[in-house]
Amino acid sequence: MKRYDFKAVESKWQKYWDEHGTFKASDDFSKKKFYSLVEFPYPSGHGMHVGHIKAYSGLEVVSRKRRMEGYNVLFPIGFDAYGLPTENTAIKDNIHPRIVTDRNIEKFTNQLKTVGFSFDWSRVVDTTEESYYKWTQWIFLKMFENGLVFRDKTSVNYCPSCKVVLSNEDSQGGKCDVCHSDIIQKTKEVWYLRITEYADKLLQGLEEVDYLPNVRLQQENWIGKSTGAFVNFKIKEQDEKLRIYTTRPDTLYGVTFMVIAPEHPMIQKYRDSISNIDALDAYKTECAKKSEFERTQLVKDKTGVKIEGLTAINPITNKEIPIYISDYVMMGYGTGAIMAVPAHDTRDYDFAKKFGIDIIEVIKGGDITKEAYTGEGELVNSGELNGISNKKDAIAKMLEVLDKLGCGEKGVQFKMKDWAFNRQRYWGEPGTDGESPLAKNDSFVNCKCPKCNKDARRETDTMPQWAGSSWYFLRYCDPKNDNEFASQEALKYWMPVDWYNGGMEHVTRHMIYSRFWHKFLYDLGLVPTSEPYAKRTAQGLILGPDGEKMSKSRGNVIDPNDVVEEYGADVLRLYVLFMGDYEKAAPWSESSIKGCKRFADKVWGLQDIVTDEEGYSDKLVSAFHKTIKKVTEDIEAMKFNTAIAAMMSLINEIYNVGSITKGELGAFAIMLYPFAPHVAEEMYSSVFGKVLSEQEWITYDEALCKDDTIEIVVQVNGKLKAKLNIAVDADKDSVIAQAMADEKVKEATDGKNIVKQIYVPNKLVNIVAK
RNA sequence: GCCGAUGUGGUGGAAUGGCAGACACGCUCGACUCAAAAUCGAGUACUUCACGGUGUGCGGGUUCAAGUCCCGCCAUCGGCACCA
Repeated sequence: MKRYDFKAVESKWQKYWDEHGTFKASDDFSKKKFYSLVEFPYPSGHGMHVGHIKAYSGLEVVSRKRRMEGYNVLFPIGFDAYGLPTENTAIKDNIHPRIVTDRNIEKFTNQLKTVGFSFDWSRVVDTTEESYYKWTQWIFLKMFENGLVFRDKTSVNYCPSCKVVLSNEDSQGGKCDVCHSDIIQKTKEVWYLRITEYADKLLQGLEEVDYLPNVRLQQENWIGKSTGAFVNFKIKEQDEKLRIYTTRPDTLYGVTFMVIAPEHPMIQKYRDSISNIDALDAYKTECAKKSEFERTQLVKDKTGVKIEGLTAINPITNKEIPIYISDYVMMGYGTGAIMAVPAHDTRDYDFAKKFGIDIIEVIKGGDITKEAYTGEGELVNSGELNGISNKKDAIAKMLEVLDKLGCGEKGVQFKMKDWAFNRQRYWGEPGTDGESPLAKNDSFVNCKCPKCNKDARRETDTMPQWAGSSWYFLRYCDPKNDNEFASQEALKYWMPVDWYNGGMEHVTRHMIYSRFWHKFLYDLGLVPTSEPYAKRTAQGLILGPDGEKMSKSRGNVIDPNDVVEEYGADVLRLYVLFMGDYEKAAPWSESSIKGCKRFADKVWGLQDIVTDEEGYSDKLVSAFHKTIKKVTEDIEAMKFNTAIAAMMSLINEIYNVGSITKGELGAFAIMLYPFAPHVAEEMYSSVFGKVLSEQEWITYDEALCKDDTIEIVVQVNGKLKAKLNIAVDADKDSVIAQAMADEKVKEATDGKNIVKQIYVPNKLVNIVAK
């Protein structure tokens, strides 16, 4: 047999698939469908990363299997091509970003094809093409018309290095997502999408989808629903009420002070009647200078200033309560004001200690001279609530009281904020400070209103990169449509996405955003399902050989091109799936990949030992059925590593037997096909003269997965003593008799009382002897 | 601080409560070779000459039987973070 020339074979089949449109999704909407989606890449100039290969290989395997199972499979790919690096290259090389983008897309396309992914290349979507982005704009306008877009002058996350406003999601941890600079707060007028309107729907929708538990949890945390109460405190000196939000209305009797955010409007409103307004202004200025990072670093040390001239009245005790400003209360959450209960809240406790404020215990169970007690317990010092020890009951009772007094009610809050939507970029790169470079282009900026034809000023900011990716899965259903973003017919057939795989890093941004857009379109009756993705999984990172995250600065990046060049696409695909649990991070190993190379060579070598017989041989029939079952099931569970391991075991067994029937070789090729399609196709076509891509998935017979005899374990007191070969499903008495007759067992039980004999059919016997 | 995940040989990793270490890498020895690579064969948790004993982060527990279940720690990673 000639040596396996993977280069020739791989390019031969890639060409064949391409020319025959093997992976094109059919427009025959009567067939059963399967829509598998992977996150489309940002086409950077560096080309693909091995992480992309792993991310796509999972559903690649599933998609190839589904086609063989008779599904009409939509497995599309596209490019999320707006972005800052492209802009930088364009400026550096003095060319239009369009050219850079086209160049990079071409590079990615070639690389993806070289790996042999079974994408439907006839449906490629590019978010920067007018035929695509006009629909992105169209959806934005629909949102505008429906009151989900607004402009507001508020404090925003601003990256002083990129000179751009960022959403909360893009500035997690107080760092810019692009350049990792510290984010500062800046007052600016920006566009917002009212995503908070959908907070509850986004949370409830999680009930009806099948997401990885971790994915679901992160979304829940991000949405951050909390239930509690709004309470209105009268202001003694003014005809005014201070409204606060609390999750613990049951502790209202323990309030000893109030805290409002430094930016709280009440300060401006009554500045003339506040005697220490200068001190308050100075504190506010100081806070504004702090970065998000500094603000959270100083958690231990509480600062603040007492407001002289405004005093709150506790609505149920009528006691006077001092009001402070402090930066541990944020204007952006709740009402920007809190009632402080130092006995039962750690932050309030720290503040009270520092400012010498009373601490009143209202819940028994801790020692409030030492620290705040945040647990549950019996209520004390709380009037009509005294004696209640269940938190739920206490809260319910307090809500009743507040309702009677007309000074408070049940309330719900979300951590999620509205989505700051505009970016001061052209393709991404900022120009002048805080404005897109387009703002300097008068002929672009000055225009006529399309409705009333009066002079108008054109918006020069762009949408964030997240806009294009918020609906791309819909466009794939009908990518060439020029009249609609996609036809209702196509959407009804293909949606929802049956299985979506991607990275964990997109769970709180891309996924939340796209679910929001989709739910909006659903409410307009423009998409058929309330959720876009029926199932979501996530692959683990591929780490560098040193076990660290791959990065250019560490110099531990593996280029998939090099791997394809040296070992071939099949081996690369096998290895990224074999290296470990698909959902967990695993380090790349230069030597481990050789195991996959050897496996591929052994597969090729099967042709040397193939016989003319059809069907299975007696020696291998159960091994084959077992392996087919294992591979079939493991693919569905994304346990690709053990599926490949099972095929490796089988091939070792085949070589031990020394020959393989034609039928067995065919079965092996089918199993292997989703993982290593090139070698499988070549081998199959040379033995059968048929194209493997057109064959059906192989089935197994449960009855044939069993051997006639089976080895069972004999234990005495849980310790292994012997092994027995018995007939499958042998009866208990005969197996135990055989076990007791064993020399080792006799020795171990000699002179002891047999207390119990346990028989687990086809597994083991355990004899308990004392 | 809160939430979540993970912890198994020299390495990556397998194990519906039922033989711990599948599969693979690496290593050792052997075959082939002038030699090397490739390939093939044997071995490879620790300990013991051996019989045996000990082993899944640590300490308890449940069970005939625990890597797996329960309780309490420790460590690492990820997410959120003055969210009232």
